[in-house]
Amino acid sequence: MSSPASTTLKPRKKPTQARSQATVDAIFEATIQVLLSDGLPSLTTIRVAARAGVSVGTLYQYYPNKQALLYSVLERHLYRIGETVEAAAQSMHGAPLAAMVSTVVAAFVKAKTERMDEACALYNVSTDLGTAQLIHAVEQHAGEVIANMLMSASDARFGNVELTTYMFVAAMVGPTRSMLEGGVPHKLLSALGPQLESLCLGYLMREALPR
Amino acid sequence: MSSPASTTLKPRKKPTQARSQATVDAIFEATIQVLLSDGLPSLTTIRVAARAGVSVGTLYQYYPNKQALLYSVLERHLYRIGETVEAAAQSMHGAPLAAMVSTVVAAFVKAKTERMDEACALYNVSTDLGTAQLIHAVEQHAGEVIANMLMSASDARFGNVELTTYMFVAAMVGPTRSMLEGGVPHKLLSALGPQLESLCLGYLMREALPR
Amino acid sequence: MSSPASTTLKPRKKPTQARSQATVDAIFEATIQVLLSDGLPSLTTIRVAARAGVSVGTLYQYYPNKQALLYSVLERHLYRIGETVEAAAQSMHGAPLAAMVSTVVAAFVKAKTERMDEACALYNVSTDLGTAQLIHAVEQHAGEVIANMLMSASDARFGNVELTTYMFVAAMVGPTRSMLEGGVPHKLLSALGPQLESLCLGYLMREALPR
Amino acid sequence: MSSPASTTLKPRKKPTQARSQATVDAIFEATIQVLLSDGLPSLTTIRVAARAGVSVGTLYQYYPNKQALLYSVLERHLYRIGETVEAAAQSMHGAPLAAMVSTVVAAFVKAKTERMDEACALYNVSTDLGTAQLIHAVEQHAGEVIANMLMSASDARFGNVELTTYMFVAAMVGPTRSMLEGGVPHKLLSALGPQLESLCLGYLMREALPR
DNA sequence: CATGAATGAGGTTTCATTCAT
DNA sequence: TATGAATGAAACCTCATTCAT
Repeated sequence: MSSPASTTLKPRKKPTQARSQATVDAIFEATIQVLLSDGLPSLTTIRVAARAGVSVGTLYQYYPNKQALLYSVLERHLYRIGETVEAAAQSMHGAPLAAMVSTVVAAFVKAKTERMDEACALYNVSTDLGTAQLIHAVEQHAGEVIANMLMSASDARFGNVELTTYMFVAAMVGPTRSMLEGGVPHKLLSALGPQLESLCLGYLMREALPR
Repeated sequence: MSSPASTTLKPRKKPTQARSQATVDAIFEATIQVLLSDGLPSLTTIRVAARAGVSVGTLYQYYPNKQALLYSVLERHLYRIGETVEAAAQSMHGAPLAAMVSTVVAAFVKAKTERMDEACALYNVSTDLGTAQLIHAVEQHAGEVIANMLMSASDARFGNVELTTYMFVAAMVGPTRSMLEGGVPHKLLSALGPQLESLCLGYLMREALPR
Repeated sequence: MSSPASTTLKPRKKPTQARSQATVDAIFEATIQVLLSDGLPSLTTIRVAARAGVSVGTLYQYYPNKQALLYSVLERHLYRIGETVEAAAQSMHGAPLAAMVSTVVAAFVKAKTERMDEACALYNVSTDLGTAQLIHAVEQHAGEVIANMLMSASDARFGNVELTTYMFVAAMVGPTRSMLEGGVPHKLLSALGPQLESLCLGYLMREALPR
Repeated sequence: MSSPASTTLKPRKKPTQARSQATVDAIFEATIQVLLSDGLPSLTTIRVAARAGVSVGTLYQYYPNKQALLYSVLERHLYRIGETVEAAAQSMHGAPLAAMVSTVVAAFVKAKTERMDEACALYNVSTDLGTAQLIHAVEQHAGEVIANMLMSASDARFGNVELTTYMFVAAMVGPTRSMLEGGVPHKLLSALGPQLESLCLGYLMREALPR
C-alpha cells in the first residue's frame, strides 16, 4: 500500500441504523477471521466480504479502501487494550508500586489473552505508516496515564518518569508479542502474567528512588 | 497462513565468478535499501533489481522467488545478531550475574544499533511461516547458549532456567523492537543500553535463588 | 510432462446473469478465433480478452487459468463431434455393415467440416495431460457405442470388436486430421467423405466373419 | 502463426570436425530426451544444452534459434521415416498389390516403433508453420514414390492415383499417431502392423480397377 | 442501498538470446 | 570456440476499486 496522504483512512459513514451496525460488525469479524486463517498477504476485499456474507460493493460503502478497513480493525483492538490498561492504571492512583505493577500487568495480560486471536492476527498489520502513527498515538496516551500513576506511587519516586514509563510499557508489550507470535509453547503462556510482573517490578524497583 | 512447503527458499546458485559475487551483493544491499525507503508492501522484484543496477532476470538467477530473497536477507541479519550475542554469552561463563547481563545486553544493543537500518527494515518481514521457523531456530540456539551461561553464574541459581532465559531474551528483544520500529526519539535510544540492563538485571535478580 | 494435478481445469463460475453469459460466449468465440489466426504459441490471455472485447481480469473471472480456457473450448468441440457420431451409431443398430459405415462416416465428416475452423484450431491443443485424458474419455465413450453398433450388424460378426472399433475410429480420425491440418487442397476435401467410407468399409469387410 | 521470414531455420554451420559432429549429436539426443521427459512447453534452450553437456552459447553456435533446433530434429526424424518407406516402395516396383502393402506398411511400422520415443516426442512439435511446410514436403516426396509404385502394380490400376496415395499414406500415418499419442494400450501396439495392413489393403483393393 | 461483473495497472516470473571473458 | 552471466520483453495472473443494474 502506498498510503497517499489524499486517501482518507476514516470509515465512510457512521452507521446509525441497526442493520448497518450489524454489517459493520460482520465485516470486522470477517477481517480478523481471514487474517487468522489466510494471513495478511491473502486478505482480499472480496474474501473479507464473502466471509462477512456481503458483497464487495457493500464493504466499500463502509470503508473507502482496504487500508481504512485494516486501520479500523487495528484501531478498535488497540483502543480496547488501551482502555483496559488505562482503567487499571487510574484505579491504582496512589497505591504502592508493587500493587500498581501487579494490577496493570494483570489487566494487560488478561486483555491480550482474552482476544488472543485478534492480537495475533493484527501483529503483522503494522505494515504501513498510517498504522505506525496510530500505534504511537495509543501508546502515547496510555503512557501519560501510566506516568501519572507512577508519579503517584505511595512508596516510590522516579527520576525520569517518561523514560521509565516507556520501558515499563515496552517490557509488557515486547515479551507478550514474542509469545503470541511465536506460536506460544502454551506452558509458557500461563506463566506470562507472573513473569511479566516480575520483569516489570524488578525494573521499576531498581529505577525507584526512595520517597 | 499460506506458505507452500514446495517453493524452495534457498538461493539458486552459489556464485563462483567474481562478477557474480558482486551482483549478489548488490542485490542484497538493494533489498535492504528498498525495504528501508519504500517499505515491504512496495518492495517489488523490479524495484530491487533496479536499485541494484541489474535486470530482473539477473535477480532471478540467484533467488528462485521474492520470498527467498527476503528470507536470505533476514537470515543473514539474524545470524549476525545471534553470533554476537552467543559469543558474549560464552565469554561470560562462570561470571557473576550482573556482569553477565551487562555484557550480553551491551553486545545485543551494539549489534542491533550498528545495523540499525537493517534491523528496522527487517522487522516486518516475518510475513510467513518459513520465516517464522527461521526466527524460532535462531532464538532456540541463542537460548541454549544463554541458558548455559545463566546456569554457570557464580552468584545465582535458577529454578526454571528455560523460562527465565525466554523472558530474558524477550526482555531484550521486545523493547528494542518497540524503539526501533517507533522511529526512536533518539534521546531514548542512547538510554536503551543501560535501561535494558536494568530491566534484565532487575528481573534476573528477582528470579535468582541464592547459590 | 508437467501438468500438476492441483490446478483445476474447470471453469470458475457458472454465469447466472445475462451479461455474464454473453461475456463467456465472447471469450469462447475469441479463443477459437485467436487460435485460428495466430496459432497456439501466440495465444495469450491478453490477446483472447482483447479479441473478446473484455479485459484480462474478466477472462480470469470465468477461467482460473489459460489451460482451463483451452480445455473448455476443446471439451465442447469434442463433445459435439462425439454426440453426433454416437447418435448416428445408435440410429444404425441392427443395420447392415455398409449402411453403418456410410452413415457414421458421413456424420463424422459433416460434423468436422461444419466446424472446420474449430477443428483445425484445436488439433494442436493436446499439449498436456489433462487434455489427453479428456480426449481419451471421449474416444472411450464413442468407442463403446460404436462397438455395440458393430456387434449388432445384420450381416457381419467380429472376432475382436474392441480392436476393430479402435482401428475404425482411428481410420476416420487420422486421415481427417491430416487433411485439415495440411491446409486441405480443397479438391481433396470434397472427396473425403466417400474416400473415408471406402477406407473404413474395406477394412471392416476384411475383418468381418460371416454371420 | 509466428515464423518470421527473416529468421533462418537452417543450422548455422555444417560441422566438419569430429568434435563438432559429436556436439551436434549430443544436442540432438538431448532435445528428444527433454521433449520426452519434460514436454514441449518445458523445453528450454538452457535445459537442452545442460542435458547435452554443453553451454547455451555452444548450442547457439550450431542453431540460430530454438525454432531451428526443433525444425532440425523433426526434419531428421521425418527424413529417416521417409527414406525407409521410400526404399520399401521402390523395392516393390511391379509387385502385386498385396505384397506392396504388406512391405510398405511393415517398413513404416518398423521405422516408427523402432524410434517410438522420438516419434512420440515430436508429434506435438508441429506447432509452427515452417514445420507444417516441412511435413508437407516430406509427404509430397514420399507420395510420389508411392504413387509410382502403385501405378506399377502387376494386378491393379487406379483411377485417381494421387487421391488414392494420399489416403493410403493418411491411413498409415493417422492410426499410428493415435496409438503412439494415446499412451498405447500395448496389446494393441503389437497388433498395429497387421491391422494397418488390413486397413490399407482393404481400401486399395476397393479402389483398384482390374488391370 | 446492495450486488457482483468488469476493469486494468501492476506484480511475479520465465526464457530466448547476446556478448564479454 | 566455449562459457554462462546478464538482459528485458513478454507472459500469466491478482485484486483494489468502480458502477450499471
